[in-house]
Amino acid sequence: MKDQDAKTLSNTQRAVRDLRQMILSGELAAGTDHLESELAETLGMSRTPIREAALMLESKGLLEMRPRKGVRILPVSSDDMREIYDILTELESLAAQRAAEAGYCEDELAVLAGSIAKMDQAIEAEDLEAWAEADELFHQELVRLGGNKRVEAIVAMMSDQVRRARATTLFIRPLPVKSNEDHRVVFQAISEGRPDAARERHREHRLQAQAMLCGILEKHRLNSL
Amino acid sequence: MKDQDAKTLSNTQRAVRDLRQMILSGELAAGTDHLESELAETLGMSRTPIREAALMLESKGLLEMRPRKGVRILPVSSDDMREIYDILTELESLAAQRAAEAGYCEDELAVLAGSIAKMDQAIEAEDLEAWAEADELFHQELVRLGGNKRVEAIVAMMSDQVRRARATTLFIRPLPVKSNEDHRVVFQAISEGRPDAARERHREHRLQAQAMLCGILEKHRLNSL
DNA sequence: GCATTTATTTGCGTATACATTAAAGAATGC
DNA sequence: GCATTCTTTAATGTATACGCAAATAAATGC
Repeated sequence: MKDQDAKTLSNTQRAVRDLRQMILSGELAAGTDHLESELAETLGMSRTPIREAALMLESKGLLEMRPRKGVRILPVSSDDMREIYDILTELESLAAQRAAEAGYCEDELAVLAGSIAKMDQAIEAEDLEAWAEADELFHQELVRLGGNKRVEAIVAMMSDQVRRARATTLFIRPLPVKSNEDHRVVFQAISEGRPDAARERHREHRLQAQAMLCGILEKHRLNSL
Repeated sequence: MKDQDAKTLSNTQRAVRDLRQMILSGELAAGTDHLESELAETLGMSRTPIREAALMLESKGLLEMRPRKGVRILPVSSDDMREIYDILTELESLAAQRAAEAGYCEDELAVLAGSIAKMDQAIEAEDLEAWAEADELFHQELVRLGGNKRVEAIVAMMSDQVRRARATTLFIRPLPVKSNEDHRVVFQAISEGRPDAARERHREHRLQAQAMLCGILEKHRLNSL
């Protein structure tokens, strides 16, 4: 672990990983500013790798570098959420379609099936954190099965941008029972090789998630997560 | 011009701009490797801004930084082209739909209309370069009208990745007469506020472009543009 | 007192230096 | 002659230094 950390990874890569983690966990709160030198000290390295990491995270939409004002952790508004979910809807639906077209066999779909099982258990136990984790796995695996690396990268990027918001909304939203039902139907369509069904059902699934989430954000006036 | 260059832009920004241009123009050919120090000398600056620029271009998919091997200009294969066009198809269709929903008035659609006119003229004159330029403007403006900044950024990124390939295929492919017809239909649908029609027609338009381009690439064994 | 100008500070952009380490080349043993 | 080890080279990753410009504080004029 520490080996991997110190040996194979460059400081720049560690900085990317650690800063990302700190942003997703909220340790670096949305909307806050941080000097390059502060971050450098925090992570125990010089400004150079910090700058390089910040540049990368900037192009991933997690922060913004503003001369003299420091690195700003970007907040996510409900408008941002709409933009992001629009993209997730389109690209994940495509992935679902492609996955269905690919004609995967049962054990190639094992991870996807597993994630659904985990979500069911989590709902049973009313463990929202576990559900969220399994949900994330489902979407990630779905996109992987879609077989388009660029889609995978874009979806991962968009997911990062909303992860903070999910932590907040998770406990406000209704129990995601309907969501699980959707996942099952999408899975069925994929395993039976029905591309149109997979695509359409997943699309509806995402549109509903978007409406629900944006609804909550606006209702609670949560405008910079 | 030179003012903008020297005064307001940082060396890093200039490096991003210039390297991008050199890649798109083919001055830095696909598949070639370049040392950071060479690039630094070429652009008349130190390695620091070059590295920062390279990092940014790496996350835009134009190059890859490989330790000890230098900066590699990424080639685009026909598989890459498929991935990219799949994404362009989904996101631009969404943009077309949203543009139609937005109910833009005539002069908000002037640029779009203008680009179509330019394409018609270009076809008339059989000026493929001019056509390509106008085509690019059409797609860019369409996405802008879609009103999703993230979609705009992603589409721009994907467009950059295929631009090199277009220069090659432009003179192999048939005269894009059908393409112009498509643009007109999409425009009509947008200006008349028919989202579904705009979306579907644009989708078909892109699917055909994809089939045509990938077909050409495979037929001519052009596999690293 | 308030506005305007002048110091001062401070953070960034960038050049530069250097240690590290992978790759290439030379030398050795068989 | 071929494989293997040792040298050497060279490119990167990172620390550091420094000039410059922007933001802040101080000082001056009114």
